[in-house]
Amino acid sequence: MATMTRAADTHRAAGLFHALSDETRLALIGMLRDGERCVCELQDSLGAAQSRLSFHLKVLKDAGVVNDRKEGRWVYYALTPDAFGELEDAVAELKPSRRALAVRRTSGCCD
Amino acid sequence: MATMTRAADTHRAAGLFHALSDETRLALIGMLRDGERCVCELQDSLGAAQSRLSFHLKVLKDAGVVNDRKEGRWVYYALTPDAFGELEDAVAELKPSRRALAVRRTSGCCD
DNA sequence: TTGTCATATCAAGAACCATTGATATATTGA
DNA sequence: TCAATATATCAATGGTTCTTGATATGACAA
Repeated sequence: MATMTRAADTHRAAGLFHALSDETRLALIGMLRDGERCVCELQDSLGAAQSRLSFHLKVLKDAGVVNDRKEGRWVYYALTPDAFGELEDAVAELKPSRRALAVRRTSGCCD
Repeated sequence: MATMTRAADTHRAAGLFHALSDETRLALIGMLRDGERCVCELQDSLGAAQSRLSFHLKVLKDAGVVNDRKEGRWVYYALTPDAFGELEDAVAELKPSRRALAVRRTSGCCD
């Protein structure tokens, strides 16, 4: 949806940033950069308890950052490309404006 | 510093994302996009308790996202442009690789 | 069918984070 | 000086998040 209230945008952005605010989750994303991996592979690479891995994958999935696919006994996780577009948009929305970079305010406030 | 271990990078990225993972802080950044503002202005715009505002400004400052400048009775906060460059880099490092976007793995794992 | 493996979920506790109200500090104007 | 204003910090509390170990579920192989 291309139209969203500012509040909804902010809410979504905070959710995305929260999903990325943990080192374990960033490590997982790194492992998925080149393509999908099954949980067992991630577990080997990460060396973390299974339930812990499962917890973080769920956080990423709930935030829409990854998606999963079941195949027989295994579940494969992959990055969801759209989320990264959203993320780039969110960052772009936060960046100082050209004006802010140029101007150095000198007038006082509150008077 | 241009050279950093992956772990340090990840740590820094998680810190930046954490600073941005709260709606109040995102709102503050929005208020600073066009240039610096004194705390009193931010307080009016935000309508939040003073200590709460101060708390969030500190989180942003500790993460390097904003900087402050004292002038007489007032303190002015502004976005720190460098942080947004770092943020863009961090996001770029997370994005699915070209390979990931092209390839659809079909082989199984763990066998 | 039974056992085993891959994964998810749950419950309890620890660690962390945000909010509030109270107090401290610094600056200025009277 | 004194009082008022702007801001920061602190302590207490409640809420959320993370970790761990235990248990559940579902798929497959023997």
